[in-house]
Amino acid sequence: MSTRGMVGSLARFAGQVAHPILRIVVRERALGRYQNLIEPGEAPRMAHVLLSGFTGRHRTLRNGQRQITALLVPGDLCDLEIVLRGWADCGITTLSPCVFGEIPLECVADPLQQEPELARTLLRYLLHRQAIDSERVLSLGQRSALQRLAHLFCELRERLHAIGLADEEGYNLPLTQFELAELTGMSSVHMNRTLQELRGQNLIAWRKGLLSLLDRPALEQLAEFDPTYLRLP
Amino acid sequence: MSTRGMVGSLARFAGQVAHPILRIVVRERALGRYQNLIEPGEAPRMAHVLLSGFTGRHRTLRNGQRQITALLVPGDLCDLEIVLRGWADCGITTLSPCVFGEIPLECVADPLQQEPELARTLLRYLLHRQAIDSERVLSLGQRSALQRLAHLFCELRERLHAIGLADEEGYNLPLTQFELAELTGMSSVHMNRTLQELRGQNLIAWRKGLLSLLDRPALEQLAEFDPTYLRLP
DNA sequence: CGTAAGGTTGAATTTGCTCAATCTCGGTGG
DNA sequence: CCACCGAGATTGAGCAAATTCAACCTTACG
Repeated sequence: MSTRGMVGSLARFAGQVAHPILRIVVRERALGRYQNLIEPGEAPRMAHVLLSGFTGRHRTLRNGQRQITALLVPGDLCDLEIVLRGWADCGITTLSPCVFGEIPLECVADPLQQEPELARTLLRYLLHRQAIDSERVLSLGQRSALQRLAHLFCELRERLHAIGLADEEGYNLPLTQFELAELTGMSSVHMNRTLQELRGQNLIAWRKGLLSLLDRPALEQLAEFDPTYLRLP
Repeated sequence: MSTRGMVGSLARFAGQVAHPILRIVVRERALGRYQNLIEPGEAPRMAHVLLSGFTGRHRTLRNGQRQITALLVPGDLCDLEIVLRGWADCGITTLSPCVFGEIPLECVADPLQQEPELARTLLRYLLHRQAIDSERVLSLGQRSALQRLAHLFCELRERLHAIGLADEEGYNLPLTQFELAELTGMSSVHMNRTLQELRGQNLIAWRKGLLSLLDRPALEQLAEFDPTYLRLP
């Protein structure tokens, strides 16, 4: 496919956010519709800036339900977080014929990662939060209320465990049902019933602010929880 | 409130992600439950690391529905994105009594922002994506299907307009209804009916891949769309 | 004991999903 | 030129998930 027409696309970005990015494009690559730029779990070999077309980042649940977690438009860096993280927490697929600009990994990873310790820590924290956000988009978009709540409990256990505030049994959770509802995008009445369902299945107990995960494997299975996303490079 | 107990909390973070952060804490600050650390729209005066308790970032729609977009646990930087951006796109409120470590703005903003142009561009891009993700969490959590779709159309117009791919009337949108459904967390059948509703209200037209926003003010009003979040510092 | 916050319940309603059939329309081969 | 084909869009009907509203219960605490 000709890349000549793309010079016009490139010119359009002058003065835009992506501008300095375009200087480090070493090659163009055209893909037809529904082609994968990156498969989930893959280690990135190049970074990519979208030059034309529409592309989506997506995650898929066991039942095949797919959530497009981000719609990428020309000028967008498709895989910045993936490159910084070193592995793909999502798939990236063209939704129309697309042209990408390929950028060597070092160009993207180096300027942000060969920094003083504090800056690297801050950057890692940004990536950590992004991973959580993207998981939450998947939850809110595709998981049922029961799964969303189970997933929240699993995620919290991992995060609290990492700082010594949770053990295998559970952790202290001083929130109201109303606040859990605000977290998981449901009404407080439905949160109440969803909690009862988890209790009824003997997956959790929650008394006086102490949440017990009675059967963590089953809970994680229900939530399709995979703690990998929380791990930092 | 005594902060003596917090020394124990601090020690717990040794070896954790947040560790280098703790060295730059200049002061501790205790807040009771349901106190605002930051109000939406505010310019940050300090950065904060949560030392104990649970805190939430949240956004609220006109009808009062609140989405907690992030649950912060000890060790979390509460407002890194806010500090880097220079203004608060969300509120931050304690959900239990909390202790925060205060960090001078410069400690957080400098190491990441006084970088070569490319690094700053990449960082700005991370913030841009974070803003979009957080808006999507609000959408999926609290907006109706009609609002979610309207919001997506508004957001896309802004993003495409910025790169010269949209004008006042509309833009080219080569996606299927199925893919729009995957973006907004609904079934394709419901997407079809939601599109019909928007068409019926004369808010949009969509023929041959060309999406026309017939009444953008009304569409933005319906979606509670405020393009501010897309603007970069 | 009284009160207030938070939790629980039931019933009616709305929203959205699933399934399955049908329609539209641009391309393609004859 | 035209019938056919397939992707995508549309429709209807029945069902499931979740909301709303309103009442009521429980518990901690002054």
